[in-house]
Amino acid sequence: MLTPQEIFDELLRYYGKPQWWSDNPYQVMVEAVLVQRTTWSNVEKMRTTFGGKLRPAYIQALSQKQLEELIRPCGFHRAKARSIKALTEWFMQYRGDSNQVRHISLERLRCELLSLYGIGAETADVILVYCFLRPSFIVDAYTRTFLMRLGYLHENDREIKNFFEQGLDIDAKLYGHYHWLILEHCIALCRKKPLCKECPFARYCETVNTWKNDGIL
DNA sequence: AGCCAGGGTCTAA
DNA sequence: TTAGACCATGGC
Repeated sequence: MLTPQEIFDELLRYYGKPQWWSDNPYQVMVEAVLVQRTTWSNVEKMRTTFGGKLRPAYIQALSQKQLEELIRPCGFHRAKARSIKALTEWFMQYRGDSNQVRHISLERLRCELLSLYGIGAETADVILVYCFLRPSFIVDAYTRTFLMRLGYLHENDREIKNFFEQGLDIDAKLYGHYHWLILEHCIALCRKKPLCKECPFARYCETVNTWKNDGIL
């Protein structure tokens, strides 16, 4: 079995330097909500919808209904509008200044995010990593699929999170890049052609193939 | 046509 | 505490 660091090195060797979500923390916060259970292409439409206006003050000036209509193409618009509103109010407690937020401890920051409507573990970790450079490994559907294909068995997301955090340097940049590489890999190969010969993990998928034939997956 | 997409909340047992 | 219904829209 490969260690988390070895897996990362393979991904990095194969895909090259990963992208970063965005350097605009508030944009990441909003997009992290919009992308919930939705395709990225729907979220991208919002970049033209909002243009360069996506700032806390602009969102605060919109009514809930107005915001709902703007984000409708992303689905679950009522819940997401409420969530974006809550997130914006929270961020403005720190004057919309990510430098102020960085003074809060990781544990407390994560709790504050989780207390907001519509912010669960994954979205909280995305915000921690990409907005505030805090090392909290992101576990999403791709991460679960990816590990399963490699033959790792975990009971729940907490175990997966521990698996990565205990096998890597405590480094938010690393976590963010890792998450992005898994995403890139799953979109390119992991879901469609897990056993294709170019896949850097092809030989580790043989076990999974057996399970598939046995109807376990 | 019908299924799925990078989740989260609420409720019932 | 956990499983399952529910939330909404777009793309294939």
